[in-house]
Amino acid sequence: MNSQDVILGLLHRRPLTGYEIKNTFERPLSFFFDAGFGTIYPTLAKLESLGYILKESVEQDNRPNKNVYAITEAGRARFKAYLESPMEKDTYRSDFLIRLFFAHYQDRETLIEWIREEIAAAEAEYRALQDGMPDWEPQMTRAQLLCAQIGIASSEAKLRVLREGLAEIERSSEP
Amino acid sequence: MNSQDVILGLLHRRPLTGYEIKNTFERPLSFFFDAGFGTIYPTLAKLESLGYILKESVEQDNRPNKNVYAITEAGRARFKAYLESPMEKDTYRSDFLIRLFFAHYQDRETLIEWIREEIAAAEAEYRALQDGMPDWEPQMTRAQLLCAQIGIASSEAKLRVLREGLAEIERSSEP
DNA sequence: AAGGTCATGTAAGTGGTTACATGATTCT
DNA sequence: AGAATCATGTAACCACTTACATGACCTT
Repeated sequence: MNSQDVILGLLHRRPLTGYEIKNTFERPLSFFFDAGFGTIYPTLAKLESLGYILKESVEQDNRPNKNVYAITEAGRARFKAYLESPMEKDTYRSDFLIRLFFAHYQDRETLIEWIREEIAAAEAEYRALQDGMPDWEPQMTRAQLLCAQIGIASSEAKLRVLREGLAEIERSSEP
Repeated sequence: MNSQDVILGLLHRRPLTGYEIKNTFERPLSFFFDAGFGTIYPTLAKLESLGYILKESVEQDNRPNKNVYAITEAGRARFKAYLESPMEKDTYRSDFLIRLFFAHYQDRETLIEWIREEIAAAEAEYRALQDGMPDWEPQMTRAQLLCAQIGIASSEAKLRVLREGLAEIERSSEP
């Protein structure tokens, strides 16, 4: 799974510009995949050179011209091949957890700050997901709903453990 | 946060060979960070060239010679600088969630198979964490315990949602 | 006047994966 | 006899990030 596959998936529904693809990544897809312009534009160029998508230049008034990309039959086949390939295992990369792992080389205050920061980040994500749900839900498939529910449930679980852990650390060895 | 930082963190406790570092990544650290030999050896070479670690060749009987790497003062300073740098936000990369997002381009049987696979993977991880805990717990710091608890709680939450979702999908549109 | 939106791209670099290459010893 | 353990490394490649470069229009 890589940006090529995901972009091909997005173009399945309708032709899009690089800029629109970037916006699609904002919400709610961004919770489990993201890409910047520095990835999107080179990837579109590559997909075009491979014959998976076709570029159409569209002139606009009062706006910069845009390149709209549409998926080809070869592109659909490529995407299907991805869906049929063996599933890759999930990876969770967390600077926070690595810091926790080595926290005994730092002072207690820093540890507490890290946990507070992580709680704030998890709360923000949790709220963004919950607040967005009413907007997205009507147009989401059942499987997409599952995606969102997994995100929400994981955030909840993480927050619960983090809050308990923080309370315990704050209680202990305090004057 | 990258392999350099993590390896420097591991060498804080005692000098290690590349092979030992790889083993350390197995359990329990591997749940939130992993690296293969193709990353470890070049990283060790780089860290040495930067003066953060020192190599000592040790001859062994009946075994290949090994290179034991010890952290230097500059290495400790480097690691401290990492711990004091701004915390990076977590990234969760999931082929499974991407597939769920595009599941409507596949048939129902495949969707069910994906979910079953993901449940099996999450169960395996959950069990590995739970089974390992009694062994690791005595030598773990409180912060490391928190790491493990977050992993366990997230797996639980994910499993719960996945099982409910699977049941619902199996119920619906079934003969 | 400042900041946001629409719009596209390149260049250089980082960081990591995969496959290859070797080989003795010990356990089952 | 075969698999696992101990042990180290390189080369080619891939994917992605960051910074740079440009510029008009619209909203506050």
